[in-house]
Amino acid sequence: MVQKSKGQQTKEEVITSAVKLFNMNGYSGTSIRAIAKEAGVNIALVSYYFGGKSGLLEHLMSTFLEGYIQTLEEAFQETDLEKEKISGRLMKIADRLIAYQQDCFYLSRFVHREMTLDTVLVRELMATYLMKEKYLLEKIFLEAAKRRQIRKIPVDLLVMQYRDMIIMPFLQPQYIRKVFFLQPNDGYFRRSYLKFIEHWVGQILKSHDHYRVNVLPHARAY
Amino acid sequence: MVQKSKGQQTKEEVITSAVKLFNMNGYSGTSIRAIAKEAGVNIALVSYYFGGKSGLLEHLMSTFLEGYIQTLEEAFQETDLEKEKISGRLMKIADRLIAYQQDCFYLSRFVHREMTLDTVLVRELMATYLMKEKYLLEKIFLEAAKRRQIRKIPVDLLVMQYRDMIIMPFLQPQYIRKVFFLQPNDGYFRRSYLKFIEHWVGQILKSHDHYRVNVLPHARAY
DNA sequence: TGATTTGTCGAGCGATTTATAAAGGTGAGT
DNA sequence: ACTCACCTTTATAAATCGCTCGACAAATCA
Repeated sequence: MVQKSKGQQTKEEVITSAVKLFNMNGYSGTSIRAIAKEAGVNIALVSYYFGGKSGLLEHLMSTFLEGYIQTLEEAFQETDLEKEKISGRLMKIADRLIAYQQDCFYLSRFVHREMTLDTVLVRELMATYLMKEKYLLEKIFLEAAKRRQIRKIPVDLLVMQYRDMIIMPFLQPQYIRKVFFLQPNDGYFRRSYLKFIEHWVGQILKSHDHYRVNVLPHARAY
Repeated sequence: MVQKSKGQQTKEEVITSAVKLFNMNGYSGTSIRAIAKEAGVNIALVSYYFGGKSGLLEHLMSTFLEGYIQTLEEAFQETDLEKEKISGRLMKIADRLIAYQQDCFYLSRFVHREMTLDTVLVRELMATYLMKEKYLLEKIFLEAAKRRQIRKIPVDLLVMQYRDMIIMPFLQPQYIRKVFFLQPNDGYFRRSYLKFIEHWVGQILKSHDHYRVNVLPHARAY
């Protein structure tokens, strides 16, 4: 491995400090002065390397979502061959995505939070990444529906809840810590939580009850 | 009803504008100048009525959470007498809380988002309101566990997911709109979503499968 | 009507923000 | 030893931030 150049090194220090501060105080709530001070570098370097504060934001968010989608796609394609087990597919995806978010714990919360804002960047990122996420997840649940393993449950809502189960602990880690005394970023939580998801998946796939179907008539009207 | 004084009227206009802008750009991303301009009033009035920007924030968040907890408590106590139906209790609470959040749609997203930050105010509000929310919800699920209606599922995680189902559409309305083409703030969504929750509740309460129990050993250690 | 409280306004202060231009420094390759 | 590209700092521009002050208007009360 090639040794890191000096520039690359400070670049990463800026990123580390930025993630830390953005995670705590939000994007608008953090100044590049504070970032530079935290990283122990000069203020001007942020503009120099990332083209300003907004460039830094864009870089961080794209990086996270890029890795997120890549992780999802890998887990998706790995299980493509063994078509018999949908639950296994869902569990592998959940496992990988949770591990990924644990790896970049601070960045996760920050990006997820920032994605709830109404900005041009967010809309672009949604169109680029989250649409693909939805597409892949929907495919799995539609396959399950096709095999009659689930019945009469709006697939949209299932996808939404499945995704939310994966993301929520990393969007609200402080809530989970302070109110439930759980640590979303440790291995114990991951194992417990995965079992919980596994249970959920089991329930969903075996549900042959009388839940009234509606594929949400106008859901596709747009 | 007493006619509103002039001061009260502009006060509400400031609040309306503040909620709108906070919702879009976040707290730190919104200046009191922008709020005053949006409301068509002078900048000084924000400090005059709310004691500064932070006072406005505190007022908005407390107001929302106050109403949220009050709604929860009312729904909780209304169903206290008919002890036989836990599912009904859960559904009534979900119904009321979703309706409440739809009523103050913009404020909901803003408060939920702001609650993911690491500030003194957030910690205080968590201790004051969200602990009580957890306490009440936990009581219901523990009662269900006691009656053996649910078995071997960590109550903590159930409470978390139940709460999250209620809140998520209002924390991520834009995601739901842009990716799933659903409108979290209309009546149709509410009905569909409540049926979905009803199905979830049904699954939970009827689950007598082999999910391994663990009340999360260290979960209460703090 | 005169006095008092309440509401509103424009002006501006002091601090902080991002961004950039210019200059100094460093180090690997020739 | 020299160059040149990359890295870093200093200095500063220009805008915006939250907030306060005193003057003025309007409503309320005596």
